[in-house]
Amino acid sequence: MTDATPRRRRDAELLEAIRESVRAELAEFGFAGVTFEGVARRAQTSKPVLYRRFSSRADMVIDAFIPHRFATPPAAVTGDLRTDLLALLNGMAARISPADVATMRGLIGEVDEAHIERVGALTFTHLEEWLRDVTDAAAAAGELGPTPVPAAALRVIVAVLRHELIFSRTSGTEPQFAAVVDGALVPMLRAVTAPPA
Amino acid sequence: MTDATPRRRRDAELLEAIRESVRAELAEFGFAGVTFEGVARRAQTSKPVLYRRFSSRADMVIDAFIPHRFATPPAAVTGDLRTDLLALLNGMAARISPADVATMRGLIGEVDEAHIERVGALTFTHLEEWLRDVTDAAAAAGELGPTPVPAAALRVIVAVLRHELIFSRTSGTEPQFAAVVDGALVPMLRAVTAPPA
DNA sequence: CGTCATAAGATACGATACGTATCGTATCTA
DNA sequence: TAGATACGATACGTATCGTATCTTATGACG
Repeated sequence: MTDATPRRRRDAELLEAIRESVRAELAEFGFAGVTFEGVARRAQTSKPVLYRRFSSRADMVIDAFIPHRFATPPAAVTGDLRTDLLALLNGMAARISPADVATMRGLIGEVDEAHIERVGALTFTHLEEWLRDVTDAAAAAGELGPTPVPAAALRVIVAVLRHELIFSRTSGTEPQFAAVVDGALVPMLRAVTAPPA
Repeated sequence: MTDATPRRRRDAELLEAIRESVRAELAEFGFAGVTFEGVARRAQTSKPVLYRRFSSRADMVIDAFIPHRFATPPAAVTGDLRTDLLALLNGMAARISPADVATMRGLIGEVDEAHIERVGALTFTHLEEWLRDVTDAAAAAGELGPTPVPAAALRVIVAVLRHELIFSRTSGTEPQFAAVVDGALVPMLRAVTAPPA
């Protein structure tokens, strides 16, 4: 008798063990390599335990990603619009690893339509607020006009970043945000904040 | 002897039969339901025949989508920027079916990194040109300034549309482009075409 | 402290699809 | 008409799915 204690985890403890296993499988095999059987094996539990909690692989992965979100912006706000915008976009692109991008893509492909929005939010939860901080600071510095930036304009920037991450190769060249910042985003922000004629 | 002639298709004829079967399976079962076995069955051929041509399901589906691209813009250009932009975005959103969106999402999740850009191009091949036509017409009508619209600005618009299709529920409410057109895109285009100070 | 509902964990199941190997032969080319 | 090609059929072992069944550790409650 080598092992005497057949410990049995429950609830929160078990759930956390499952999440860690999901992340480990994700790191080792990528999204496509995550399976109920593999996760159960690694977490030293069984498939029914997983199926009681998650209805699909996508469900499981989304859940495991929750503690993986970013709580703080990747760069400090200086008040210089172009600098701050570039730092924010480049910083986000830098802190999201190729593996994370692959996971996002996998989730887009597999999650049920009803939860697609949650996928978008995964690592972008606070981006719109951080953009708001940037534009507020630029306005305070006199770089932008007095009109508040419409939410639609901020969402355009979020879309640009997310789109770039999804549709660009992660290996090879880094994303180049300079062109879009100079050629589109900064002019857009100036235009929408210009005082009414 | 019921059937006397065991006809055997080859090359182009066979390929076209395969493509049609892929589209049929796609329509019937959705992207997730497309399998090598199912396609082979429907096309009355065999798996090895498919594997000789395609290395993955994503490969197969991308190939089958080729003749499915759109060659003409969904609306005529009037010269009124806001109207044309809205018509183009809404028109694209309308002609891309929920099933097509599901296929796009599936492809994003499964295609190998090296071909991710092809996925983006699938139904958006000419969108950037059509946008250029719209801005050219607006410039000709005096609605935009003399500076040519930078490609980066047009790509922002493409990103907005693609992003909206991917991350919004297809069922339920139609995408609302009015807010983004008025609150971001039109001001952006005016700003980038303004004559240099 | 004993009872009991709960759920963990193990196992097994049929079904499905994977990707590959093998083989006979229809079809095209020269 | 000979030879190369590759279609079409079949079968294989493996992997994973999602579910059913059963035992038993665990914690709540009396």
